[in-house]
Amino acid sequence: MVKTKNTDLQTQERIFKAATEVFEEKGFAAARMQEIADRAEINKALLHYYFRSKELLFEAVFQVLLKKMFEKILSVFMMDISFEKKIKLYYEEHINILIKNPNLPLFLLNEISHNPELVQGIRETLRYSEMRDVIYKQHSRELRKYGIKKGELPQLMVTVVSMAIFPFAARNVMKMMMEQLGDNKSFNNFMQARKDFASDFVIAALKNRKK
Amino acid sequence: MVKTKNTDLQTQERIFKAATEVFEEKGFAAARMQEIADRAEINKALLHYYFRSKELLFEAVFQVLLKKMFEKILSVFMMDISFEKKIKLYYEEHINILIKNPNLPLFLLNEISHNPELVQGIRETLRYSEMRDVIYKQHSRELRKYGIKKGELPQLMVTVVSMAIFPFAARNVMKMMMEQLGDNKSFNNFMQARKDFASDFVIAALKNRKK
DNA sequence: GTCTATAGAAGGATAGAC
DNA sequence: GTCTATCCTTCTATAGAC
Repeated sequence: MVKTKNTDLQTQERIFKAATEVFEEKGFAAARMQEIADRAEINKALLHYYFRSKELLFEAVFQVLLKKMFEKILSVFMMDISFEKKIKLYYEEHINILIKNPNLPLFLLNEISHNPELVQGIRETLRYSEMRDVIYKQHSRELRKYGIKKGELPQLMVTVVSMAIFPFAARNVMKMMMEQLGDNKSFNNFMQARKDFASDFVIAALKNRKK
Repeated sequence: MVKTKNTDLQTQERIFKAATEVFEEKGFAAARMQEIADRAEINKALLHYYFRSKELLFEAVFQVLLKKMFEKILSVFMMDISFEKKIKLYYEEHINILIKNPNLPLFLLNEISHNPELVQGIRETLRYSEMRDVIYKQHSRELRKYGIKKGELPQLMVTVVSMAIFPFAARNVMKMMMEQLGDNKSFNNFMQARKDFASDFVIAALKNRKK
């Protein structure tokens, strides 16, 4: 029985992990192959041995990070539970993920904006129009009650997700504006509190809209 | 009387304008001096003649863009009008600015995150703690009525500004998710509609909060 | 002030030994 | 599979003519 050398996977995994960190922190353009090699504790040549080029290494990393961002959102919004429960569950789950991956939002927003080619992989991962239809079908009664017309659903969706995502994208700006958020622990506390603040805020707004 | 050569200012201005465009679109790391020179219709050497280095050119551009982003926000939030009016006015004014400068949010979020040195200029431009105090003093009655405790003010502020800023930072992601937003005109319509949606949403949420 | 030409550094990629 | 050495391109920056 042929046994895969332990070192094979270990090395490739170490490279991938290092690359993920560096790309996430610096973005594609500012990331350096040398830094990735240093963090993986191997030399530059090995990066090319395993991934051929910076572009290819990046694309591998990007796909994984894209999934990490969207898979959970999608699965929550597709669930068959009340809209109110869905909102609560979304903030709980997504904020937890983002606390573990605080650079994810800014990284993805940027790379997608600057590199339209990456679009292909996205369309497969997130079928928004499908999600939108499911949501509108599942919750047509509730949304009508809240006075949300079909055309306004994008406005609502963007609002909901921005309340979770934006603080992470802006966290360095926030940190320098509010002394209280200086360290990571304070910021994480802020985001923990935000789970309830955001759900309550959204639910309150919906229950009190002008129709 | 010594007359400043017309060409002096014209060239410097053309460089500055070109640099603004390129830095805003690509970010510092991916921006190329050659591209700036091409857009300004001069050659690379002149860039260095006027601004010495890429870093210095960038910093000049950055300071202007930072002001463009925050000056209006600050002036609106410092005004002596009711909280409700302030919210409406903020969305009206800031969304107008951002429609004219759609790349501003992502550019600033990024560069500030990646380059902590830029912080200095920011602290002068936006004195958040001052603004927060003014807001809490001016609106203590209203905020109490809405059940917003002093500690929750950051949660509210981040929510308010994110509703205007986030869609611009995420607009390429949104464009590829929703076919309706494909072109700029549709996106701008979305943001025009968002002025009312956002103010109504925030006001409704505040008036209906659990205390 | 503006240009051409080129220096000099950095970074991605590959050859070849082990 | 992994390393050292090196190539080659790209990019910032400067020298020097006009």
